[in-house]
Amino acid sequence: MSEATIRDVAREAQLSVASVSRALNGHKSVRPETRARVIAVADALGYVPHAGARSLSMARSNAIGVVLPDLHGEFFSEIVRGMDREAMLLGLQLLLSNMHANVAQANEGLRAMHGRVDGLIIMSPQGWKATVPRGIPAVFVNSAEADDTHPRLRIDNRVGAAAVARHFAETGRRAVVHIAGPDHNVDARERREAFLQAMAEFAPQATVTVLEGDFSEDSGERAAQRIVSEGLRVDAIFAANDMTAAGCLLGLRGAGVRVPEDIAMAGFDDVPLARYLDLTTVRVGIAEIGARAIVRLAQLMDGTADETSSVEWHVPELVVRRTTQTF
Amino acid sequence: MSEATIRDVAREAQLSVASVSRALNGHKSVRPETRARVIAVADALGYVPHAGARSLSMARSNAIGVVLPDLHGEFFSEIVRGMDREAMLLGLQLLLSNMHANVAQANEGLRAMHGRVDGLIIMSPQGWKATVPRGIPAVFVNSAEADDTHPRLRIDNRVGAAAVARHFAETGRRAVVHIAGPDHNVDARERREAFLQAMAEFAPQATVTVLEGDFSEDSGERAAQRIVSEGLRVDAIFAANDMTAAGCLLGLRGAGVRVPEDIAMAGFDDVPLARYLDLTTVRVGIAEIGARAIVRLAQLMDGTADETSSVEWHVPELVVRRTTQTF
DNA sequence: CTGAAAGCGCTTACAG
DNA sequence: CTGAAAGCGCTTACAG
Repeated sequence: MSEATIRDVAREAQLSVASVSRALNGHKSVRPETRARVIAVADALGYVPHAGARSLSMARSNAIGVVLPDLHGEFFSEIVRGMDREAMLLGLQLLLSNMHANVAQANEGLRAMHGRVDGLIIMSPQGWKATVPRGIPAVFVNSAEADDTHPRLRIDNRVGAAAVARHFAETGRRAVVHIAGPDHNVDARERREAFLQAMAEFAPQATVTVLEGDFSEDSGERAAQRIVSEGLRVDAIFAANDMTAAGCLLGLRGAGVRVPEDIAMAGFDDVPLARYLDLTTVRVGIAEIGARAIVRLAQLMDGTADETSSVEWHVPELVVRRTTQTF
Repeated sequence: MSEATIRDVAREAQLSVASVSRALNGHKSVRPETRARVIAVADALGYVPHAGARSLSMARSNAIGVVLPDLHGEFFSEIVRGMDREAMLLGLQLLLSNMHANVAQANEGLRAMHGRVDGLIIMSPQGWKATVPRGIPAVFVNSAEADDTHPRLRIDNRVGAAAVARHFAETGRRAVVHIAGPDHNVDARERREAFLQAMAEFAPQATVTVLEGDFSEDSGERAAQRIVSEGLRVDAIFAANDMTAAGCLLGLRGAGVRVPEDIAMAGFDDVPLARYLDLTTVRVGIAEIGARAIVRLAQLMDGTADETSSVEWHVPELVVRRTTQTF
């Protein structure tokens, strides 16, 4: 016994499929008793409308596609949470396609979305030029490329990184290390550049060493090992994101280095974990950005968008916690 | 200029839509040069097949629907990560519908999935009886109800909770508090029951007090406040999950209580955060369970499932870390 | 208020 | 190797 279709309901209720459709969709033109009969039959048959067929004929799916890169744990859940909450409010479903390690995979995901979503949210900090099917509303999050045809949401990494630099300068840190993120990532590049520039401005006498990293916890641990084994003189570390900072913290403490007594540590993002680590960081409203992306997209979809190709900047702010405390 | 359809490609390539379809789908019956022409035209027009129409006519969407309750951060990202990885391997897309606070919302989500997914993964630890559209393969994760028609994946909470009890008993803890999870949640109930039972068995002379909680960080903090303000004599706390343990840890430390020197603390789940907190906990392979759910569902969908209504138990194991250390 | 018919964008036997 | 036609499960003008 497979799934009942609208035809089965129509036959059973002695009506045309057109009437069944209207009854089920609450059209005013249906006589109440007819509607009641239809609903009764539908329930009896366990009829559930075929959402796919429905959206094909209505040219509207009430779903939106989200294409994400391979995101680290907490950032991922936070942004999805923000989108989710907003999407639910708007009666929209989320079709997720994440873990894309390269542009081919991402485009693959994009193609699979075509015809099953009304709009797209694309996050591609890696600098991919994602191929958006023409005619589909789309919003980009944190993408590098200038794109005049789609709205974008961006984190103002420069402001955040500069705030860390200023904080280090003001607390007298002079031997500073930056653990960078992956070079192909815009956020990582901007954080590094702005940090170096701001350090030069706020603390010209300080030295800044850049160690490579890739946003992962592991790369933070590796950086810690290097610092310890090479006996680098360091009194402050700015990691490109919180996960890297967390890994580095673990590594340093494992080696007996005290934070913040010996070395200060700051991260970026303010993922939930940061609070537990009492980690000084730059707060990015991750969930909020997700929510905003949905709102912007919804406006685009129903044509109420004010402007279509603007960049919306999200300005983060420094959160000072124990890991950069001075005594 | 809206989206090109297969008809546009056919016209441009001077072929029937049937041939275009075959060419694009790699049927062997198409002459190479014809195929080449079709592909060239498709590219030129920026043609992207309409996945919705495709799945309607093929009765196959290559997507699977995931219905989740309102999950706390890390658990959510971990389980989705596990599903995601496996789904990508199998060429399946994930359609997510989460944040369901009640059964009506969940059923709503379920209906919206019908006809756009080939199968369903449903997580309903709240004891809802979710209405699965008939004829759709489905796998339940962590659901309470006995269901003879669908496979289920379950965490063996009893084993985990008993392991904590034994550990407390062996380390001489005698004044024990359990911060419970929400009562309507199976996992929470099983953990509480098994813990109480095991404590009675392993440490008959110990006292066990149950404080209420709801799996949230906040409820952990509240429990800590009660313990401190009421001056409860406590030497060990078992929280129903890691987030609660984390909140409690924060609360206790804020009040100057030392963990583990004054009070030992254990959680459940082993979310990534636990490692950073050096929290003793019960490791549930969250991502692995997600992956297994996909695998089971895929077997169901292609008919290679060995058994269709069995329960697969995932046995967690105790991870002893610093928060239950003795001196 | 209700029904017959066309159409949404594809795929796939069935002929040729 | 290719095309005309039917069909996937709905919705919606268009008549009546």
